[in-house]
Amino acid sequence: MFLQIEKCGLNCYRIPRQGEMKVEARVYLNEFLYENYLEEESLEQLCDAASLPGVYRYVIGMPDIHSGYGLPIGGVMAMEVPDGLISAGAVGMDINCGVRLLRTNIGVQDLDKKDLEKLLREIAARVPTGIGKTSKHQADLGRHFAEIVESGFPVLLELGYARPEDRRFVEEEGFFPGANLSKVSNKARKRGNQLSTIGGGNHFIELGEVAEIFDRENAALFGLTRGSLSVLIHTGSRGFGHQICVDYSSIMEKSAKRYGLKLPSRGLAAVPIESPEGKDYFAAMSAAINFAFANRQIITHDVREAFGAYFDCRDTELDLGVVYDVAHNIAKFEEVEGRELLIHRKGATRALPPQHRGNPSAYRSSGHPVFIPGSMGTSSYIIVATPKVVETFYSVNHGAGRVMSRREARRQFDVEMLREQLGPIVFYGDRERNILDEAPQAYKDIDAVVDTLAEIGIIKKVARLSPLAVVKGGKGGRRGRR
DNA sequence: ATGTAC
Repeated sequence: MFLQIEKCGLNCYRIPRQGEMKVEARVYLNEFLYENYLEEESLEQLCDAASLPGVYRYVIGMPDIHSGYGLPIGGVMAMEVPDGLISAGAVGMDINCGVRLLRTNIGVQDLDKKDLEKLLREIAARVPTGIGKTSKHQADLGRHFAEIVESGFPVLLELGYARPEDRRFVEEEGFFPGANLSKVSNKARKRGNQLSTIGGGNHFIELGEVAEIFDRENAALFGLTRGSLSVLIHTGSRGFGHQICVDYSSIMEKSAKRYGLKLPSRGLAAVPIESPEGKDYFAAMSAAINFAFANRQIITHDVREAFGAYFDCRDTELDLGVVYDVAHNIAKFEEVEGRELLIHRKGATRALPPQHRGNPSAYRSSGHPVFIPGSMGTSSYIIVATPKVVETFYSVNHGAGRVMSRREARRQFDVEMLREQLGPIVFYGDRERNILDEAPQAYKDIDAVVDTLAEIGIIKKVARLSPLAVVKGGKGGRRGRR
């Protein structure tokens, strides 16, 4: 396909309807990102999504866009309800992959490299990292698995994995009510033993410093003080959600034919929202969503215990409260300008503006915070959305975005380079050679990506986190440390 | 992203 692309405002481009497209596509990029990182393939994927029946207004590419399976990462596709489609591939493999931030009252000036190393070891001793790792709490969690994924928070509270106030600071209060484990394959259920693990790829637990405050009022509201230690947790639904995506992609591909749907690509296999297969996927996806919220919650508990052990005190004395928890691979029914839509976000984060009812009451005046992690070794940002965010259906980018495939990164980079890039940042996890695909050079410049939406007033920066120490797993192999 | 295979 030869694509026409035209500028439609500051940091915004549009691809007019052409071929099979039902609506146009638009992508948010500043000049730097447009010149350096724009790939034809990811634009074609936006256009493919724009050709699905029922798609609403336009399909959106975020500044961190890069090609994925079906919808690109950094893609937002809204479907009309009830006549639109639902697509497992447009949510992605890691259902409810997301980011949670914990604050502390610990000043980073009180911690030296040795402290950080020890703290990291306490965390790593409790939270497994790397592909295929299984839970350390399996005896406990296995018994309550159905309840955790179908009923969510109360059982976690009962089991001692949560503080009562935690759930108020999670998107959707950490719970999708329609979850139904009977719509989840046995194969996926077996992989449920990965609950309370980080996984591999871009997942991590990072200790950082609140290094810069841009918005004093909102930073104070979020309990963030300059110079304090923060904990960023990035993980999702592990093998459980992955298997659900694989299972339903295949179901959807077969069923689409029966519904007479012409699919633009296998990765965009989709069925009507109201069809039995569509409803079943939503119920199974909801289980994976609850799984991932529970995953980040139990890891929060493990991190609190690690801090308590290292500082030899009760974890509540160190604060370690949840600032917020956002999902970035998810499909949700949401209202935009009075219209109900099924919004698919794949590598895109929901971001509600100030005064929106979906905000937790504590954040009603500011809008909830959104966390945009950079790559390993670079800064992460805390932002809030402005009322203008309605034009992206309440969505912002989720990270820096890859500039090359994992395979290409492993080919191009070496361990020396990664060590140099990490500099003084303490690392614990797989050997460096197992995480070369996560080298910062494999990602876009986080500042350019965050600035793209900030420059046009869709988001407002609140604070910047600078990494100090990171726990991260890779493709396996022996433990190493640096 | 992911026990990189039925």
